[in-house]
Amino acid sequence: MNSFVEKPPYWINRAAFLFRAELQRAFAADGIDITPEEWALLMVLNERAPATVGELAELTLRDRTTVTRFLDTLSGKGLVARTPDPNDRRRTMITLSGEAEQLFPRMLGHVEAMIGRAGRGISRDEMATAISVLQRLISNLNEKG
Amino acid sequence: MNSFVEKPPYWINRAAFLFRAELQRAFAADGIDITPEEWALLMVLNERAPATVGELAELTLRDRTTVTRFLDTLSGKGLVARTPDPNDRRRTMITLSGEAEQLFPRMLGHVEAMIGRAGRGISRDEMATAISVLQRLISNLNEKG
DNA sequence: CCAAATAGGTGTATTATACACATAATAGCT
DNA sequence: AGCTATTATGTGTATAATACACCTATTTGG
Repeated sequence: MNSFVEKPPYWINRAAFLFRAELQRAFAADGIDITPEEWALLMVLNERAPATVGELAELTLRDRTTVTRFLDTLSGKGLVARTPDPNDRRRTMITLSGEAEQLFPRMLGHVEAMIGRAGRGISRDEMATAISVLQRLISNLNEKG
Repeated sequence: MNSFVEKPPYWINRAAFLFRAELQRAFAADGIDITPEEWALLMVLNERAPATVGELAELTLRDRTTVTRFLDTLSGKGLVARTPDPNDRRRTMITLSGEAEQLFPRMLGHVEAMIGRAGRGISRDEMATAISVLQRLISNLNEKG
């Protein structure tokens, strides 16, 4: 009980780090020039596009300017498009390019394979409990005070 | 089942990010000039010191040179000491300074508070299951192949 | 005794990140 | 209508984490 390595943040961190490293490795091995963080943004876009920069920032928990920088590189790679919103010209609608949509199944394949490999020997129930615990940790941390 | 936000890496990442941010905030608010990654290294040292750079690298999953850089800054902050091993002068034994040991309870207090806050409404059993799942994910990811 | 292995460190580069500030556009009050 | 406050995005700049390629010192094993 005294040891830090018995506490949740330690294991959460470690798992996050390994998932990230594994994804990086898999993408690189397949010649996919996309970082795990870029992937996370593409994922969100895949489910929410068209979205504004601010929305993406909120969804990914990053600063708006951080998202702007990612969009710069992703746009440089031809994976996202910025279209000014005609109804509110301050806003920029972000969408996935056709190229990105084509690349998607390939990336998702690596991710699914990784999850499958990681999940060996873990029952559906256990996994469900783990995810539910993570969700509650997150929501507790997000509460003010 | 199609949505990425139903999959473990998403929640693990998010939880890791929030824990990190929360720790950072708590330390900063208390005038503790230590980053979450530095904290992770100090934690490992607290349980394993004296340790070599290579051992620390293995324990934290980082490259040896990355650990070297952390040791540079931590040593600059007066928190760790490097002592050459007299039995093998290639090796450097890393230890926590008295200052670090003094600082420890204060840091741990913040961490414990954070964990307590995050864990509200989560039973002992659920948490144990979650940690066990994380451990198995980690060990599966670490296996070759 | 020397070649191979091991431990650590430097040089350099990349990526993720955000704060302070700048600019443009809309919204809202009088 | 006209001006101020707010909102959306982007730039300048700085910092932290990270690792690869390479270097040096030391030990080890035939």
